[in-house]
Amino acid sequence: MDKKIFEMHAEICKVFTNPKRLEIISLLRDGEKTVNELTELAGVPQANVSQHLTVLRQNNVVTTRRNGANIYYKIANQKILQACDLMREVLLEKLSENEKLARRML
Amino acid sequence: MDKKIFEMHAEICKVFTNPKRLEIISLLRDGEKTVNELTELAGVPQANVSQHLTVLRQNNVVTTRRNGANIYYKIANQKILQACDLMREVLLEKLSENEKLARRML
DNA sequence: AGGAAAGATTCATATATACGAATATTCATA
DNA sequence: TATGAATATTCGTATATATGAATCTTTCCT
Repeated sequence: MDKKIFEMHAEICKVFTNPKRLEIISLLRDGEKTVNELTELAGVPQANVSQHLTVLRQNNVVTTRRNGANIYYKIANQKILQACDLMREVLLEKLSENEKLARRML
Repeated sequence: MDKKIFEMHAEICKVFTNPKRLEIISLLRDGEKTVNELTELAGVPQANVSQHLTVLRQNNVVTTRRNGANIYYKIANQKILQACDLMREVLLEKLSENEKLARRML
């Protein structure tokens, strides 16, 4: 049955339900970064960044490469970025509709 | 800050983290359907379908139209389907990779 | 070998989500 | 207006998730 596919699909989508993970994904958009860089850019405790990276890694959203003491993370598949972009477009469209609506209320 | 956008984005993505909701979305792919039709097609209790439809409605993923005692639901924005499709492609690619990997193990 | 930097893991707790069961609302029709 | 069909809501509970704090592992450098 398709049921199994829907379950897996839902599972993957859980990766994108955390604002910090989305920010990390966004930070990786133009290329790989170390955990440290991500930690500083996101302004989030290192352990927490690492926790989120673990989720991203386990779900094949990112891949890693070690260089000495550093570990570089990068987006595994460009389609993931495309999907994120589409969602964001939907979001922004909705926001601008709400804005119009609000303006009409005045 | 972008932080607010990431939060809203994460919020919207929560809609897609439930297999039954994904199935409902899939059932609405080729046009509007009543709650009853969705209930039968998905093989899920009516109240539960209704709960999921509420989530979809509140997040502007679907819109409704009343016709007598029936309420027709449909997808609000085609981009949502596109995003779902992209995610599913990513998923299927991953599956076929895992399959290859498994075959190599023999 | 020892220490420091980079990153990961574990655990406890607070919060969110899903679902069944029961109940309520809305509309059509007799 | 009473009844039934279609749909929605509420509530309790079980399960999942996020995060801080503490701890561990790996690697580099001297």
